[in-house]
Amino acid sequence: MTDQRRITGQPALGEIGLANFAPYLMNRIMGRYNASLRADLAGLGLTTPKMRALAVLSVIDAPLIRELAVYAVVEQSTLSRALDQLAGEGLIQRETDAGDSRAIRVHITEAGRAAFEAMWPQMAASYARMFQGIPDDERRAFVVTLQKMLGNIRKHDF
Amino acid sequence: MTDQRRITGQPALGEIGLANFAPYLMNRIMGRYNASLRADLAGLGLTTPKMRALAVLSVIDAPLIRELAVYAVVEQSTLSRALDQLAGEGLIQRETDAGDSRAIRVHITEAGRAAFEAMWPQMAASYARMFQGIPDDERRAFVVTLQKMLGNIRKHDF
DNA sequence: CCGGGATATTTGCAAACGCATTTAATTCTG
DNA sequence: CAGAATTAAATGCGTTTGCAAATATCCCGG
Repeated sequence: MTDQRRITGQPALGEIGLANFAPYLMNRIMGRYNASLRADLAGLGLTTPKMRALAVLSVIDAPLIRELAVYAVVEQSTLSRALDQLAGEGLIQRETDAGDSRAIRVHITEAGRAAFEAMWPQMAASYARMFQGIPDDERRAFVVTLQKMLGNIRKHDF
Repeated sequence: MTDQRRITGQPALGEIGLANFAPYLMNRIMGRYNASLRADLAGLGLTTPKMRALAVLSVIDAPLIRELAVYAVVEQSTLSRALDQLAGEGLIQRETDAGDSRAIRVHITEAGRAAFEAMWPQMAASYARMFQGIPDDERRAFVVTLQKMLGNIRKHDF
């Protein structure tokens, strides 16, 4: 047992090895996925927060901004500014919640849906490339594990 | 088949569902992992790029800066500045490569190793929490899939 | 039904980031 | 072997980010 194990009770990173450390691999993979998506979408005037907001809104109807921030994995203040831009471009609409006038619900517009559909092929292509050569049953098992992991770490119910 | 499938040849995001879309789940999981790690390490004066550089350097000896940028998943210009800080704090040393005087090799110092060991328990705890309740064979299968995915998307040989 | 605490969103501000360019050194090509 | 093209790293600069504070509204206990 190394000095470090004796101290932390956990194997050291050197013992696991970077190539076997799941959070490292996930950061490597998503780092490249996100960077390449960003480069592809920059030409369309879409930043990562704007793209993520549109993607979530294409699937979830009229969430509150704080919910959208969780789903889209964007800091709430950053999202607030991204929504300013999207609203200015006519891709979303903000509307005060009926039951709580502090809260705002975000709706995607037809133009927003069209913008998302214009970017989806890029996302789908990156997704396909990522899973190239990985059989369906392995993909399914992978997603099941991811769902468990999300359940382990999330702070919210959604 | 929806309009969108007819156009892109790929199932629409709505058909897959966010909760089954692997890149989405991975971003959700790593978003929270990284945010919580950053909050934990802010008190130690460590930003994400500095932390990642130290973590990689604890395992890989004397890489070139551009290699370190790939391993650490940090933009080269951002890494350059993070290394300025780490060198100022005595946690790393930069040394011109013997065979190529454009290139610089980065060495971790004893103080840098100690700094990494101080942060490792936080990383290990987040890792443990993430995989809580997931059996060993499932973890291993998950890592195998991640390794295939990294092979699919990486641009470099390492 | 009033006041204190909680919650939803926005905004001010300084730090961090990423792209593009620069500087310096190496390698390739004719 | 000279000059062009490439590569490594650092830096200038405008943009983005995230924290913390501000603003507005709601909810709960007395």
